[in-house]
Amino acid sequence: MINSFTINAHRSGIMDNLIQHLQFTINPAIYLKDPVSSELGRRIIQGSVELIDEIGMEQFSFRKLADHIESTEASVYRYFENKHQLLLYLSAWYWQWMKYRIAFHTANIPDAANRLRAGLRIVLEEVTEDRMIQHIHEGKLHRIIVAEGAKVYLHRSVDRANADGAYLGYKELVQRLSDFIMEINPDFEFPHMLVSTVIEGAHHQRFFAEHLPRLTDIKDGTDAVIEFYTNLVFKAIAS
Amino acid sequence: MINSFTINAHRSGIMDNLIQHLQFTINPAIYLKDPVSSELGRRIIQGSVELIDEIGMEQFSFRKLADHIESTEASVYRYFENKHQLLLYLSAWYWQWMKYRIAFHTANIPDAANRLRAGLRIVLEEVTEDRMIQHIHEGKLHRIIVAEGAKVYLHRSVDRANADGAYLGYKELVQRLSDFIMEINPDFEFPHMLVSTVIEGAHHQRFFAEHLPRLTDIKDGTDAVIEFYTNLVFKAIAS
Amino acid sequence: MINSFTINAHRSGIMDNLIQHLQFTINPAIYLKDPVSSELGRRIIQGSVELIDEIGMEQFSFRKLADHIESTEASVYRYFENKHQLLLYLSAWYWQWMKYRIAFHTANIPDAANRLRAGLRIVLEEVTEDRMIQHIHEGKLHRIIVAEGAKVYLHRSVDRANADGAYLGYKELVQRLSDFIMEINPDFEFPHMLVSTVIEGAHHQRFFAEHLPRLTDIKDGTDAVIEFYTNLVFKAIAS
Amino acid sequence: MINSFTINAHRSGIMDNLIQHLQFTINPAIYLKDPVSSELGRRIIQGSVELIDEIGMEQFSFRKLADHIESTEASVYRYFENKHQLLLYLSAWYWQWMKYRIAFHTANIPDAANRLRAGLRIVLEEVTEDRMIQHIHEGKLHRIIVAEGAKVYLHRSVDRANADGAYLGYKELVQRLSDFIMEINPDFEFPHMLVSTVIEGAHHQRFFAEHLPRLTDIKDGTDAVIEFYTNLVFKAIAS
DNA sequence: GATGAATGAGCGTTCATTCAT
DNA sequence: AATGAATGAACGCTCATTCAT
Repeated sequence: MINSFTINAHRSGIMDNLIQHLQFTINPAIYLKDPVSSELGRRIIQGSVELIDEIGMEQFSFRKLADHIESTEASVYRYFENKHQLLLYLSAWYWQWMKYRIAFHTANIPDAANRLRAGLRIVLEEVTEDRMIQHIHEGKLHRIIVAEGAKVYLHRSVDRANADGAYLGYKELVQRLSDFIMEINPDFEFPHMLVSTVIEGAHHQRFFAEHLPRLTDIKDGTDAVIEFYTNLVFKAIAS
Repeated sequence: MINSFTINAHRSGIMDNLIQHLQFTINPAIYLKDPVSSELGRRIIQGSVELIDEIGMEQFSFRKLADHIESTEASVYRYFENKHQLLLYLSAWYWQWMKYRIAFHTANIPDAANRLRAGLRIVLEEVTEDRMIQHIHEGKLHRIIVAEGAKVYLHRSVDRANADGAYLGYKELVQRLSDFIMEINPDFEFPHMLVSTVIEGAHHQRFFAEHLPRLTDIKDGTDAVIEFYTNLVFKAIAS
Repeated sequence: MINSFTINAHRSGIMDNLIQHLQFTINPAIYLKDPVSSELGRRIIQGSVELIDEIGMEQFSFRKLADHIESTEASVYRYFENKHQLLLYLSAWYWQWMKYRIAFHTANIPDAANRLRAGLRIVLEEVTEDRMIQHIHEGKLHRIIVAEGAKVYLHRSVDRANADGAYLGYKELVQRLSDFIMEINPDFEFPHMLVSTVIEGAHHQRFFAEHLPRLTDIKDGTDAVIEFYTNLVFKAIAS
Repeated sequence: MINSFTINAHRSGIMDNLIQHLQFTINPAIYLKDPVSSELGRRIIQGSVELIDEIGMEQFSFRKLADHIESTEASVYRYFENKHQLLLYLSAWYWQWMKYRIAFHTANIPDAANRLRAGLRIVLEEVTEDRMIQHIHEGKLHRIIVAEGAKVYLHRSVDRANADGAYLGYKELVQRLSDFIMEINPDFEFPHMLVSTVIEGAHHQRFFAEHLPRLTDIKDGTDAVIEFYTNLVFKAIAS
């Protein structure tokens, strides 16, 4: 079975038709039962995004989730093996969504540099839009990825999860941006390293700006982050 | 009482005399009882470095630590409030040690660029040396910082810990390297951002190289990481 | 769901039909899951009455209870938050049961003084009858109330418990006996004080008689207590 | 060694001379080392009165006491076997003090009824005076006896403690007031019962007035309690 | 005699998980 | 398919207590 996300119809313009019945494929290895396939599954996703954003992964548990969505632990266990697998799912969904957004927003940009610039903007900017896609609050999900994303791979199970394809979306997105770089400078040796550094860096800087300002130089949100990392990339790849 | 670390004597040269009775001051707010002040305290530090490196923070517990060092949970609780505070301590120790190493290895370098290069090398290179300082296995500690370091601040308690001065060592180290940068280019706007991006990036890349190679471009350890990030810094700050 | 207590059928006479399917309503605020609603819940109640009577509240713990009823701590925690809440429940049940007994034994007594006398006898006499109501050994419960009853309110949580209605049964019983008093002497100013003094006093005297005889004047059980306090009440309210 | 309490000298009048070097004898069986014999011992008494009044017996522990008085658990254990024995000591001290106060305030009252009235007033009134006797805050101690006094005997160890003479002071005080009663009515059968009922009752009523007003008829403190119980006693013993 | 250090034991709690319906 | 009930196992923590100095 394939994960299929429908997009709310209340957004206007050309985009609507395209994404109306958008489907993201999430690797079946990272769930037991497809959460998109049932009302309860969707409540699990929605509720976990809300709850993890609110209390953090450490405090999050299936018991609390079950209370939150007014279901039971046993039911949640039919969908995911454990809370880490659920986070894996949310992360995979996030990167699939990012890949889609890059594809959408870089389509028909003829200039390679502009295309890279547009692609970077997507992964660097803060997500604030609300409830675009049914049952996922993207703003909250973005905050989860910023605050907990590193834990998705900084975990004992990283090799097993990787073998299961849990990180495919992230890797493909890094590959996509690396490809953009290679179009500009085919001789650049470290495109993946540069891209992953920039993505993770942007997440950290957003967190530092809020909690540890002496580790960063920004105070007022998004623009400096995008500008800094975009410049960094272009300087790095200049031949 | 002051944390006092003596350095093993088997290293030769001028350094020995200097660091023989080296003392690091760790903020008392991040322990209940100074682990350096007793034999048991030192076993707690040593044992936790070994055990966290082996099983990771998620699986690590005071019960397992107590078994590992053949003591009791109650005894460990006299030193640290919980396992996260213990990780905080290890992290603070690590950055104090890094600060010391930078100070030592950049002393007497007249050229600003070379000084920055030397400082970056310290934070970017992999730590492999064994048992330099009593009861801390630096190689294992480095791996812990790489694998768990982000969790030190990606945690609900970040603001409290920050108020307690838990991250001072890290911040001072970032400040030190930022100062090196500013000596080269006083107009550069984002030195802290650049430095923290590079440090965290290097940690991630080492982890990716081992577990998620498609997110990086290195396979064979340290050199590429140092070279890549050093180049990145110098390109970024070139006026 | 309603707490429903059925009465054992081995007692003869007119009472049997009436109380066969007697139901006491215990305030849901003082349990997490209604112990009457399941076999395990009833074992928890039965076992805790046995065990508290045997070892006292100080020594009583959910662990020991779980062993006693051959279940687990985790299971007990699904019914009650902690051992004090469980005692609260037993106490509430006891007073509901007393209220019922007063209602039953004072029904159809036309004379006010005789009605008061009958009501007092209920709360003053020692309970010895065994296993009248399924899964509650009333004799043991009475001993628990005598020995531990004061701790139900002499506790940090008294105001919270009171807000939750934990003491409603006791208060209503005091009110009922106060009403009896007011029928005899409508001008008496302190009926509640008198009633609660007499009830608590009887409990203490029973305890003293067994353990601290120099604080009382009875040796041989029940009669003196009933006689003393009944006389006391009637003298106090005589106009 | 004898417990010796000196009285603060800042109170004026005839009483001062009498109680200046007042000595209460506390049964040595209820302590390991006489707390009056050392500065630390007095700090233990003073600190425990403050702390028990503040957090209650359930929450009170030797660890917290040691922190409070800036000493160590081990030191406290040289004076008392456990926290219950310490409460026993405080209780014994309280009743010795009450006995003394009765003796003092009933001396030279020729009329038996007035003598009883004066004696009852002592045990029924609320204690508010501050710091009369060195290192004991009597107001706080009174609140402890009201809130925790019943636990002194409602405890598994009651028979052992009784054999050790822990309750002698209380019993003697009850005996003293019983003697007063017998002077008025030598035929009264239940003086001890009446006195202990009245004393315990007054404690309960004070607690009810604050926390469970529906169990009492007073709102505004002391007078009603004294009046009610004094009347009760005189009506009970009227021949 | 008082303290500092350490510990054995147990409590209260939650988690992850299974089973029966 | 979803839920209600129950549980095994472990965690985090505190207590009472002992020992050495």
